[in-house]
Amino acid sequence: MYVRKTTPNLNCGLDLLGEVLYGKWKLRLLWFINEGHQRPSQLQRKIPGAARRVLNIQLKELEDHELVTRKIYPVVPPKVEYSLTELGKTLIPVIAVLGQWADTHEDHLRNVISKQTVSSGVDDTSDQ
Amino acid sequence: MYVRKTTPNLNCGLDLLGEVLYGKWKLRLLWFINEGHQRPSQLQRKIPGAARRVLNIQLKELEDHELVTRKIYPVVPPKVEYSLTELGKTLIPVIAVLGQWADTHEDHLRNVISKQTVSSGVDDTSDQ
DNA sequence: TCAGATAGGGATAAATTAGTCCCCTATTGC
DNA sequence: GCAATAGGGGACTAATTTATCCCTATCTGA
Repeated sequence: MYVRKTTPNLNCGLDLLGEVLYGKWKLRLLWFINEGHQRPSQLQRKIPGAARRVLNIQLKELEDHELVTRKIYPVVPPKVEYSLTELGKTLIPVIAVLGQWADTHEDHLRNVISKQTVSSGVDDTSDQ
Repeated sequence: MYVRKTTPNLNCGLDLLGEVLYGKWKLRLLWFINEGHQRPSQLQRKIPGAARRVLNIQLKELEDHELVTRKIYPVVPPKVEYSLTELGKTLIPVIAVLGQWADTHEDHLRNVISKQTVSSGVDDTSDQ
């Protein structure tokens, strides 16, 4: 298990936010859990780009931060279900705002992102 | 200059959002620029925890993604001012929402974050 | 009996991000 | 001439995050 070598800044709200939400798949995990995809295998199918291992780790962090709870059913094959905590639920509208912003500006965003990806930096005709 | 080795996912809005906002200091940079701290040295003073170099890099990315513009005044000593673009301005209310969420739940967040830091994981009395 | 589904984790590697160090430009001030 | 100021950036290292590989366990179905 990885142990931090530096102490995090915890000065402002954005620092705290970063501590709990900074993670490639965390927002999606919260979102999908809220949508009812509560089992690990379901989440994995919803987020095929992520490695199984990584989702487990991020779910664990969400759990440690009390944004989700993990319920284990003592059956075979094993069954686990994640649910949002009260705190986790308060994040849903926040994530919705983020998603809406991105959706609203989707074209623009795709545009500027693709520029960056290609960028052999040849014809820089971006005067205005 | 670093070049990516993997192609980013750009499926949903949250992917796009991540591409432009995923960066330790970016939200703060946008926020402070909006507050009127537009010169690099001012921003550096507002964010003492960040290395100068890193802020420059993240500012450059924000510029590439058209969230800020950089205006250079041809004077000596040099003067540079960042401003939010129209797109950048649309992010301010979004960042405000994030900040409000974190502020509202500040106590809870500090609590769970500090646990994680210490975490000898001894007394787990969190039944409900 | 063996594959598959379900859930999880250790070891390790790869990728990415953040940070440190030092150097450059040009001018003003001492 | 040298330091300070203002803004940058190359080279490199450290820290962190994400991904890969492989192994555990149990029951169901072919």
